[in-house]
This record gives sequence, structure tokens and C-alpha cells, in this order.
Amino acid sequence: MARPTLISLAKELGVSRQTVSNVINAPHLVKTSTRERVREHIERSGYRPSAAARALRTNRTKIVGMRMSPVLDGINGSVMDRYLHAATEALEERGYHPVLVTASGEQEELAALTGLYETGLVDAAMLAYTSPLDSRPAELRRIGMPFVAFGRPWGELDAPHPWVDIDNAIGVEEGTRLLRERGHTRIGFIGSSDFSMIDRDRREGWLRGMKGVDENLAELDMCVPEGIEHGFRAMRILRDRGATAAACGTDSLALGALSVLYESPVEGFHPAESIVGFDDSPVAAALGFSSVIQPVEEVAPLLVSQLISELEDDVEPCDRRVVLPSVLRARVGPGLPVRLRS
Amino acid sequence: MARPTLISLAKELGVSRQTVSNVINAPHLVKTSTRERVREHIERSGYRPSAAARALRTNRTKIVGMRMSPVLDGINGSVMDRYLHAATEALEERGYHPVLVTASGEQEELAALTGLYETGLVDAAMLAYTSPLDSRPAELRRIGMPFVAFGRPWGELDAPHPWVDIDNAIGVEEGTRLLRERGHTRIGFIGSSDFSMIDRDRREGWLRGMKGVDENLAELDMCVPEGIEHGFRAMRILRDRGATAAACGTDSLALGALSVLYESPVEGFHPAESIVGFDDSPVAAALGFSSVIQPVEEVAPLLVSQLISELEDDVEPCDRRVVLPSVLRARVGPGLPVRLRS
DNA sequence: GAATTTACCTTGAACCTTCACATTCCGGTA
DNA sequence: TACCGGAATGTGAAGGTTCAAGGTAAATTC
Repeated sequence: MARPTLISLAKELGVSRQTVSNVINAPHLVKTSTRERVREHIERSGYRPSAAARALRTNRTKIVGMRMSPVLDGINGSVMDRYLHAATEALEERGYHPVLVTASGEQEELAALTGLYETGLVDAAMLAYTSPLDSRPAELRRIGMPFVAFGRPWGELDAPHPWVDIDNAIGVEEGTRLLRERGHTRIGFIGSSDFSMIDRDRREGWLRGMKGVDENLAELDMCVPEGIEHGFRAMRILRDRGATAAACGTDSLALGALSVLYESPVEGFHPAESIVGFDDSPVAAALGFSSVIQPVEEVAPLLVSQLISELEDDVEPCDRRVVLPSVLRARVGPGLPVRLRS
Repeated sequence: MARPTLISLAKELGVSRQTVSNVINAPHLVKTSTRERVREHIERSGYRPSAAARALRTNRTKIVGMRMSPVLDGINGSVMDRYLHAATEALEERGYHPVLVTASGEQEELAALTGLYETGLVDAAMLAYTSPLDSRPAELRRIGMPFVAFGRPWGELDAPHPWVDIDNAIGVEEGTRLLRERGHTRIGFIGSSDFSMIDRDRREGWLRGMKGVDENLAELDMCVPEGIEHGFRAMRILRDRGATAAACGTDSLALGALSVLYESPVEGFHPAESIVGFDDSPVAAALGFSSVIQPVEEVAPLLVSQLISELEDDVEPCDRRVVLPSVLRARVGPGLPVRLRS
């Protein structure tokens, strides 16, 4: 048997199709007795409104486009995974769904998202990984496609679109202070040149954490490409400059750095307790070093709220610019030590 | 100005809307000169067919549902990420798009997917993580929802739906042989109890690789929960039983096991060269141990081909049951040694 | 008792495309 | 001239929903 439609239901019930529609979309317009009768019949028939017909009429699909970014690094990579999961969940909670898109760059992403928007397949987009020269917000604004962004608009902080970002600095600052509390004074920073703005933010946290320490910070500040080996090399240099600890921009870098400390331990300090990483990967947990957590599970629902208040009328408004703090996951040893073979 | 439609375009061009439609969907029906004229106008006007209207008429959205599984473990987790990315890409190539769904269990996943199907939002589903007591295939079949599965239907290997799976055994077998070539004879296996069927498959590879070795395999065979610490504990037991090497069911387990070998090195064997992991995570690369790779980038396009031949007529048929080999990524030291602090 | 309001329900149109069929046009053949 | 067949193009309908405007009967007001 064919799937029931508004019309077939209405005929069976002896009411008009609009009444059935009202029972679903505007129940207060229908007398209670009728409403219940219709409801029950809908239930029994297993009727589900046709998404296509609804979309055609309302010009809304309740689908939003998101770019699935390629896997960068399996160590820190799970953050984006967590975010994607949280976003999907938050969207579902509000009756929306994410459609995924791949792209090899910003322009390709833009093309993919606007393409979906122009065919009416999606209502909006959720961006991530904002950067200073990000052309996406302006372009989307130009064509009138609604969107929100995970990450502040570095180029123009007063951009009109809603966004949620994480204050990377605060967690690193916390981490740096922890290292100081543990007795370190020459604490280096190993940042990743691959994430320009985010890295600057994290470095800022280290600088704040080092406030009042009488050291030459410039020579303790490293900027290297992402990767375990680079962390290793950077920490060797820092070690030679007398550093006994380091805050790192990623857990990969931290892993490399940690191995240097196991290679040439510093009297009185446990290696795992002399390193702070970022993104709290399972590796950090296993090796027992502290790491900074990004609360992406909180970011996603906020973004979705913002998005929906862009899309729908009469929803309670929400903050259009939110910065959430990162937090330190402090660990005390023991853990799994690492040392690079010489 | 309003978005152009078939009708508005047709009016401007002085042809019927069907002709414009034909230019898009069945160009061979339209005379070349007309076709070009229409094409050019379409181009200029920026016309994009309405997905909703098309879906309403054809009863197809070219969207497929997929479950976004929660992040299990950041070390091996990137495999599912890679798969998701590859699947998205493969779908896009054929004009399809993935919609994500979250679920806390199989039943919830089923409810989510069939829900989408019943409203006509998706045409089909792509399943992953099949298991012996998997109720999903039967249920989807019952309601007539098309789908394909990443993972063989363990319960009924001759199930009628198409699937692609990876032969986990072969890579582990290869790894085990590598360890033998390097001179090991007492080679343990540390499997993860969290992935029942997959684990059995990987263990099978180890058994095959050990063929002809005169050892008591039962006492070399460990089954523990997933996680670095469990790998560590298992390897300690294996070491005490005289094992000098191990093939592991996951890289997390391998990491833990490796650390035991650094803790108590075996004369003549390099620790990193005595461990084989699974899923070739960045950790394996950094620490320099060999690991088995799942070719998910090949799985995804195959699945998509299968799916499309389920959905569309007149597409060249393709194999409905495919098993791809996993392959060993063999590494020789040096790498980053690990040792668990005692 | 007539006029007005209210509550509830129905009708017609629109959304934009594609399907199935109808029509026109053309050169070629009987 | 009449007819035919095939290619190119046009027409009507359908698909399921929502919006806007209408209708009907009961309840209220004067």
C-alpha cells in the first residue's frame, strides 16, 4: 500500500487535509476532540509528512551544511570529531540535520556550501577553522546564506554573524602556572606554526602564565611545524637553553618534548609533570602529562542555538558572540614515559 | 530579484519549461542550437534546480543517512574519520550527499535512519560496525529501505544486501611473519575484547602467521579490553611467559605492549621492531612500530557504487560482496621508545 | 429577531519540478 | 498532393505540503 498522505488521511477521517495539517503544525487551531481523533489516526497509519513537499512549500529543509575537514593528525584530531558529533547531536535536538561536504580548500568549501544553498538543499552552514584571511563569511553574507562560525572572525572581530570560540590562552596560562607551582622557572613554549591564530592565542596564555618570571622569554619561545618529531627537536633546543619544562601547543608536540625530558631527566622534576599539552588526547592520558581541554561539547549547542535564531523567527535570542574558556586537565604521574633513541 | 525557475527561464527564452528541463536532464532530446542557447541563458541567470521540487517529483533526494559513531579512542579513532571523509567524497563524486545521525545504540540508529527514510529525507543508509547480532539489516530490509554495509553481515553471510569488508587477518598474518623473519618465535597476540568479530579476525591472522611454530599458542594469546594500560598489563604477562614480541589488535594495545619491551629489553631485539599494531596511527609512526592499515579509502567508493546500483536503474552492476585485504605498514627503527614507569 | 462575533473547518492556489503524452515541424516517399 | 516517420518541442497533470482566504454554524450581542 502506498504511503499515506495528508489527503488520504483526510479522506479516511472525513475532514479536510488542512485540518490534518493543522493537527500537526498548529494544533491549537483544532478542536480537542477532532485533534485527538486525527492524532490517533495519524499514529495508526504511520503517516510521516513528506520532507520534500514541506520543503517545497516552506523553502526550508532543516538541513545545514558542514565541511568535513580532512584528518590532520590522529593525535589531536579527535577534537574535530568530538565537535562534529556534538554538533550533530545538538542539531538533532532541534529538529535539524547536518549534511557533510568535503573540500580541498576554502574556495572549494564555499563553492560546495553555496551550491547546496542555491538548490535549496540546506538552509544554512556551520563554519569551522576561521582564520584572519577567511573569505568565507563575507562571501556567504554577500549571497545571503545564513551561517555561524566555530572560531572568532579574526579579520573583523565585529563581523555581524554569530560565532562561538574558545579562549585557548586561559588553559595554557593555567598549565604554565601549574608548572611554576611545581618549581619550574625556565618554562618553554612550543607552538605549532600550522595554526597561526590559534597558536598565537595559546602562546599568549604561556606569556600570561610567565608574568613575573625573570627569564628571557624570547629564547624560550619556539614555533615549529606540527608533529611529534618537531616537538622533540624543539625541546632539545630548549633543554640546551636551560629549560626544564614546556607548555606545548598540541599533544603531538608535547609527546615529542616529553621524550626529551626522559632522555635527559632534570633532577627533582618528573618528566610527565614538566610538560603541558593541548587537546587532552588519549596519549596525554596514557603518558600522564597534563593537557588543555577544549569544551567543544558546549560549543556545539551554542552554535546551533545561534543558527536557529538566525533561521527562525520567534525564538528566544541568544548571545551572538561567545568565548568559552579552555580548561586544564592537570595530571600527576606516573604515566608512560617516552624517550627518543639517540 | 527572485530566484529563476524553469518557468521564468522558459518565458525569457520563448521555449517551454520542459525544453529547459530537458536541456538539464536529457540534453540529447534537444536540438544543439536550442540547447546551447538555453545553456547559456541558464548559466547567465545562475539558475539552480530546486532540490525540493525535484525530490517531490522524483521521490529521490540523493541524500543518504550515516551514523556518526561516538569517538571511541583517539588513537585508533581516526580510521572512522578517514572512512567518513572518504565516503563523503565518494558520494559527492556521484552527486549524492551524506546526512549524519547520532545514536546511542543500534536501535536508536535504526529509529533515526528509518525516520529519515519515512519522511523521504534520505534515499538510503550506509551502515558500519556490523556485528553478529546485528538487527539492522533485517529491519531495514523489512521496511524496504535500501542500504549497504561496511562490514560483513556476520550473522548471515549470504544476506542479500551489498557489503564491503576488510580482511583484518591478512595484515596481522603479514605482521606476524615479519616478526618471525626478525627472529622471534614466541610471539604473543593481544586482542581487544571490545570488538568481538573483528578481534577474532585479527587473532586468526596471528594464528595463521604462527603456523609451523612449535609453541603453546594458547598461553601466548591474550584478550583484554581496549586501552594502553591493558596492552601494558597483557604484555607483562606475555613477557613473563617468555614472549619476545607481540602482534596487537589495536595501536593502543601496541603502545602499551611496546612500553613493556622498553622496560625489559630482550637481547638482540629492538623493542619497536618487536611489536605490530593495528590501524597505523600517528603514534605508531612516531614510535616506529609496524602497524596494519585498513584501506578505508578504497572501501568507501566501492560501497557508494553498490549503493547507487541499488538505487538507480541502468548503472553498471558491481560486486555485491567485497573483501579487501588489510596491509602491513612495516617499519624499521628508530622511533620514540616508551617505557612504563614502575 | 437580526446582526455580529467566534470557533472551527474547508477550499483554492502556490511552491517547482518531472512524467507521460500531445503536438508541430521537417524532409522524404508514394 | 497526400501521407508518413522521426525529431524537436509543448501541454497537462501530479507530487504533498502550507498559506491565505473563505465558508458555516453556533454563540453572543443589541
